[in-house]
Amino acid sequence: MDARQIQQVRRFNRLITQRVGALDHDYLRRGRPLGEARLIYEIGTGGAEVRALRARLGLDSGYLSRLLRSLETQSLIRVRKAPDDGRLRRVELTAKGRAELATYDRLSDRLAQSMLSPLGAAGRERLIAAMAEVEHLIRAVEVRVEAPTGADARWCLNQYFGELAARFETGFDPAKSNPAPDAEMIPPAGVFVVARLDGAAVGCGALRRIDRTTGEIKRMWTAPAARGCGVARKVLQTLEATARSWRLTTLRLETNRTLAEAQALYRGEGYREVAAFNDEPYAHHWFEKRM
Amino acid sequence: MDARQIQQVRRFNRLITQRVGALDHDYLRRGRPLGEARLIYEIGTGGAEVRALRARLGLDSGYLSRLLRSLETQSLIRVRKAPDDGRLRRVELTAKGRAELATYDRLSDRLAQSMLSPLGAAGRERLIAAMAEVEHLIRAVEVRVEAPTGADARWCLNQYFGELAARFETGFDPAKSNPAPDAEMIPPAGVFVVARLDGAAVGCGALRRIDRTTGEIKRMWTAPAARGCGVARKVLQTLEATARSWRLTTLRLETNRTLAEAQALYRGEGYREVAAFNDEPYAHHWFEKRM
DNA sequence: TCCATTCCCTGACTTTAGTCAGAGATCTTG
DNA sequence: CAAGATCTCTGACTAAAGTCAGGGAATGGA
Repeated sequence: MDARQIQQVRRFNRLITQRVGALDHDYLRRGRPLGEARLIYEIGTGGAEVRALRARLGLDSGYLSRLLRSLETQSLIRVRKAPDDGRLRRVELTAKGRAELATYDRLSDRLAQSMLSPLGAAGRERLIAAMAEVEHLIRAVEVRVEAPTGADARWCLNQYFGELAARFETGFDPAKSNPAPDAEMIPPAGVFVVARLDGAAVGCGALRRIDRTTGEIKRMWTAPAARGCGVARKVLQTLEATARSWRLTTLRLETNRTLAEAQALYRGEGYREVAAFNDEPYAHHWFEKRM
Repeated sequence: MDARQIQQVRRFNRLITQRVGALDHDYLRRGRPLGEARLIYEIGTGGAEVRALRARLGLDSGYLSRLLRSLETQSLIRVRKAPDDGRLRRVELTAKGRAELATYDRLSDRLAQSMLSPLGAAGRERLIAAMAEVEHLIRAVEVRVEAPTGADARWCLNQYFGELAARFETGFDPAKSNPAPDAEMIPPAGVFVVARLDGAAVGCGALRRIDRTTGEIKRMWTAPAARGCGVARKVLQTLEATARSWRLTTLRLETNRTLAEAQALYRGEGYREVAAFNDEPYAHHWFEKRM
């Protein structure tokens, strides 16, 4: 990561907060406190539950309650008990509230148009292509420890095995491979992590303890649609952080020769190829990293 | 400008304000009110005058004064009379203030790093290339009416004539071309506009009244470094807005065959080629647009 | 020299934003 | 059904952000 790259990213960040951040502050508020405006936006046409709003906007319960009361007296929203749970409250926009939301929509459109309009047809295509690229590359990947038995974890593992079967020259039969039962991916024997993009699972990975100082990386997988934006690297970094906290000094992993991207990732992150340390039948390359 | 493009731009804007806007709010503040933090950032190592700060940050005079007083009691800044004008005050960071600024710098770096670090070498290059592209295409071009006799206007016009001389197959001698004296580019006879990027002049254009309903576009020029990001289009749109406010219904212009980009711009903005309406010796194409 | 203007400051506000400690309903679990 | 947990609301705060109306010093032009 050289200084030129960092400078470019910083210049970009500065420009964008000025150009686009203006939206939040001037466009979106429209004479209304920003908090209320954001709230209307977050409630949306479909309505929402108060607790969900609190979580999404990260607001204090009392504060949110007061904001809702204010919108209610402006008759922009209607608050009712949730049908299934009497403690929860459901918020919905009134017709007036929906009109307000539509205005925000138009203003967002106008900002977008003001960015496109000075450009010619070719420039516009270049702009949206570049934006899509930036978007793809900086999407916030969240990596969290989860149980390997969870629904999303299972889904990732199934995808993973499916992909191995498709890509290995010999196909892939889990029964013939060295086993890694769930118990070995649950603390304290190991961990399993799931990577998410906007809430949807897009990758996974596991760390398994071998002995007091050695761990093994397993089950590294990224959904095809999310490749190239750092999901696997982030999963690996998360597993390594866990390994460090466990005071492991050596990490090992093995991989098949058809998984070229994986090998590039491992080498890039400081893994060096070593002699085979196990008899995994589907492995062609064995790697190790000293922490 | 189709809906898909607008959607992409809006998605991008939303994502970016979340990812990057976090900077302003969490990174930059560091236990200090955001207003003070921004102020330190804006003063910078070079110092600044109070009036300039007020203009740049758009703050109320009383509010800014109080912020400055607060930073002064924290001994982060020093305020003195400006040497040349006793009414103005000059603000400078103390050593402690500069240390604080350096911290913000490091935090900005860290944010940039956090965007780059999950990517591999190739991904990083792609990200900064895409960011540079977006940056180039959405830079805020400001177009303002200025006197054609101003220093920047003169500079633009010289560049313009220089470029004509270099590009026309026959060279260019202003004396042989139809004249457009300064007086005809000053209201009410006409207007002259200068386009600026970050304050620096990067283009110009003029509108001249022919009769009660007809105007003529002249002196359209964009600095080579700023081409492709909509400077000329914005200049043209500004001149057209003026023409409309003057109730002109027809706009004319002529151009040389070597200026292909210009012709593409005119056609794209709704100008149609017409028969020669004057005897400009350097012109090959004559255009007209009904408003 | 006088007078309008510019610039910065002070005092006296208001509005937003956000926090914290309960209270009162409602649900879940043993 | 009792006990504990969850959810929303109210009251009582504080801090930050921003506005408005002058006032005094310095300047520039008539």
